[in-house]
Amino acid sequence: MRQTQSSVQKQSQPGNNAGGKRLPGRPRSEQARQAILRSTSRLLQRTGFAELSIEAVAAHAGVGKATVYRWWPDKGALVVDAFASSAEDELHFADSGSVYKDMSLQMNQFLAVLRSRRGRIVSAVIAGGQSDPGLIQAFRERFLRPRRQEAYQTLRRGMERGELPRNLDLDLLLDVLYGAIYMRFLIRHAQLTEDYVAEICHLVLNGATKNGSHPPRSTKRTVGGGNGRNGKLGAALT
Amino acid sequence: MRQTQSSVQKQSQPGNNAGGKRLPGRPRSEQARQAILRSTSRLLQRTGFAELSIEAVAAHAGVGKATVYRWWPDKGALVVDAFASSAEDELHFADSGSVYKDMSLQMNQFLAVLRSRRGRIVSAVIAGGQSDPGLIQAFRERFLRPRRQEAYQTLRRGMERGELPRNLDLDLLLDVLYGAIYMRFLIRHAQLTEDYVAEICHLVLNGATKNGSHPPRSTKRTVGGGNGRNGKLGAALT
Amino acid sequence: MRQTQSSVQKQSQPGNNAGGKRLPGRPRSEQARQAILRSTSRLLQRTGFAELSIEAVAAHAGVGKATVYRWWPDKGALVVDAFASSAEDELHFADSGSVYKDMSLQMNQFLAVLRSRRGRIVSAVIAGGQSDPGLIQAFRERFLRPRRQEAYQTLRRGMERGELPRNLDLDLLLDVLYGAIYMRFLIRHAQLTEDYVAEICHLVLNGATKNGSHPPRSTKRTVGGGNGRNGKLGAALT
Amino acid sequence: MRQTQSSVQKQSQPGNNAGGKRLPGRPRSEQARQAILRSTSRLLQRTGFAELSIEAVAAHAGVGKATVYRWWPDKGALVVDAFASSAEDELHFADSGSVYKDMSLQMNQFLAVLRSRRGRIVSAVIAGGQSDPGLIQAFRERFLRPRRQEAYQTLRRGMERGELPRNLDLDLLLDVLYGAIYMRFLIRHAQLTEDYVAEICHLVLNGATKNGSHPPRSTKRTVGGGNGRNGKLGAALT
DNA sequence: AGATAAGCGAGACGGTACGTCCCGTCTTCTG
DNA sequence: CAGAAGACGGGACGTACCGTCTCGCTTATCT
Repeated sequence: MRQTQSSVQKQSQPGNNAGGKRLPGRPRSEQARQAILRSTSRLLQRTGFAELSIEAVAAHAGVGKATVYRWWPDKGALVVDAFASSAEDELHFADSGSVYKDMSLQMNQFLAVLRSRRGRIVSAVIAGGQSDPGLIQAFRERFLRPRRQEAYQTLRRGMERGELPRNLDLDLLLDVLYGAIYMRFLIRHAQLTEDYVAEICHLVLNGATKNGSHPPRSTKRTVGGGNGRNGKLGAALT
Repeated sequence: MRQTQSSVQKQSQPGNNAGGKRLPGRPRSEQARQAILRSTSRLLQRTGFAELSIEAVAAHAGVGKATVYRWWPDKGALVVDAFASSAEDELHFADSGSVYKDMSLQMNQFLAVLRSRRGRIVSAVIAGGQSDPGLIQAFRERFLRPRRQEAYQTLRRGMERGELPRNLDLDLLLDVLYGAIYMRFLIRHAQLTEDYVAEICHLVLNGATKNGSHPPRSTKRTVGGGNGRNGKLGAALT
Repeated sequence: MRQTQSSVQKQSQPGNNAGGKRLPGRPRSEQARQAILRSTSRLLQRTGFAELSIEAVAAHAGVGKATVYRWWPDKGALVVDAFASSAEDELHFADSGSVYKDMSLQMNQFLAVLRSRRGRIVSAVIAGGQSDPGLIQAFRERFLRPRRQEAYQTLRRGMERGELPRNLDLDLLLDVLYGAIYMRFLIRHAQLTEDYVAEICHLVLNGATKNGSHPPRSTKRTVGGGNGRNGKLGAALT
Repeated sequence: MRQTQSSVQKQSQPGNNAGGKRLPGRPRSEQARQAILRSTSRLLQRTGFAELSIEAVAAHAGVGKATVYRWWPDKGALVVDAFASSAEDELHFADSGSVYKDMSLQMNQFLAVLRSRRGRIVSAVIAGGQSDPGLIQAFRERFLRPRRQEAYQTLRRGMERGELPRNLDLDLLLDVLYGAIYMRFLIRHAQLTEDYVAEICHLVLNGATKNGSHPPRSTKRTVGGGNGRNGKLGAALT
């Protein structure tokens, strides 16, 4: 199988090797590993996936090319690790008691990532993933899935509170919400702003919520009150 | 500026040269041009954008490398041309009198393209476009925009018929509808089926429509009647 | 078979291609070829065969590595060509009417080559040839054999003049004469001087000549008269 | 200075350490040392000097690379040691009362070594020595010199017996005799047989002997009688 | 008809990066 | 402390393509 997990598992740092004994030989240089990942991130903020060369990463990190290849089988795996290690503990969901609030908050955080220099890495991973199945798989497993897991809980809480219909296909809803963001991010046919995110939520969640009460944040349009009892869903979802 | 228009403009086929006279010298070989585009498409169905080499295109087309470079400045322009010339007259919108029907029909056609061998070219263009601004621009201008223009008309007809609120942001709606497709197409975290398309339409359009009467096609879920009185939109859109 | 002939044969300069037509494609750059050979020679005078890198040759010649590999299959073939092209028209035999004089003259010329900067190339070829059969074969065919052919004639003239016995094994004689030079050149256990050459000739040829009259040149040792009547060969050779 | 002596001197085996005390720490593993030398010999019989890698030696010997480097400074020193340890007690000279017999016997033994699998090591050492001065020096000091010392005695006995002229340059004579062998061994332009050795001796020693009476062994050529009165040496040597 | 001009296939050119091998050094644990 | 193991920074390997160029040849228009 492809090396999509962090390389940490092949040879561990002391103590990181759960039950077993240390592998023989000189242990990997955590310093080198981090320098490589840091350089990869840095370089990816300047160029795209295709333009990134292992040669340049190694040189920038002050490391031999072989050291890179020892731990990552190819550019894709390296880029995924670089991405994952720079986005690990972000983009969590809050629990405000409102699906609308929780979702739009997280979507705005995601937006901020995409618009930051790290957004280049996301587009690099998706781009690279179009010809490297392992790369897009890693993106799914290491980035998308953990966030979806959290999102499911957020949405289920909404269901339990009656904000969402119980038979709603959660992945469908998430695809609709985030797909709009990904599309604009990748195709760049229009601005990717907080208003845009707000409007997505408004369109989708007010349509999908029993009472479409949550106005898009920071829109100038009159908001008309966040009343709990109105705003019915289309028949199919109720 | 970048060569995103077809190379036809540098030296035209006989008769294509509006007012002027024929340029001196041997005219370009239309045969070569088509062989190159055909080979590009063919090879892109086997590999991704990054893996496609001009060298291989030329060899496969039985053409000198210089002939490729004479007419296309780089791989991106070539790929866009190959894509455009293979998708020119497709994906039009019908006018059935129902936004729901028109949209879901076209989305299903689009889906069919993505799932066909030509879908590889779409993903190649989007992937390549992440590091080549001209490439994604060409995708927008030569593929996305024409389709959006048609979509606007379809949606405006819907507005006129009262199926859609008049202040609806059309690009937002289209991003939500198509973004979900693009996302699943690019990230491949779930199946890209006709049911999926139907459910997108149902969720978004029934939510976004004043009376969400159109059930998703061929879904097993009990649809519960397209009752006209419920399915309100959020205040912002009504 | 191995590429030991000059690369000239794969694609010829215009006119060099006896009967046939020109090969298609851009013709080889004679300039590049010579730059490469020149750089090879130059670098070999600074280092040995093992230390010579194609990388360095290409860099020094201002040429791409691939250009080197296009015309020479490996370092050995390149070094042989460099050696041959720098030693082509040298080391001929005179015809003075005396085997002794002709041989010792040529041997001294050879000595001069070995002691010059080009001697490094000879030792490089022999060294490299110990693990590359094609390399030592090329040395034999392109350097040793032509000289031996000339030497045979010189020795046969000596036979006809009665200076040498008619049943003498010419290769044996040449191995004995030159072997002593090669040995001292390669093992470096003693000085390789003109006196040494003179003494070899004196020992071998005066022993092998019917009348060993030629004294070693410039030796301090009392020579005791080059009397024509003594110095007979052993019975086997007379 | 270069490590050309056996590594034994750095840290001795127990008991080998003349007056002093045992060095502290774990003593070197004689087993490892021998495994390394054995592997070196074995691998050198398959490839040449340039192709031999310390990496491969260590792996083949089941030894860490560092252990090799601890005891030998470089490949040359290792190869010399491997060669010396596999040829230590061979190639001695007999004392038959005849220079001709003693020399040709030893030369044939030498020939046998060259033609055996160990001959590869000799050529490797000479080849390597062309770019590593220490290597060829070690070859001289540890292989050539001891044999020459013995050869001097053999030849001096011949002088005392009157078989050789007293003013003969011994190194010159040995170079002529052995040079012919080395040359054919290294350049491989002709077979290296016992007949060849016999003919060298016949040509050189019968020429260099006062009466060239010893016919080459097993030669087909009619020898025409070892007549005692002719076969004089050139004046310089008599 | 001949001159001029550009496109054609082929493939060599100077380069860059690839992924691998080995260098000689180092850092760990075990004996 | 030596030893096996094997990672480290580094350098060269031989290959694949890059985009440009130089060939001989072909196909056109312009004298």
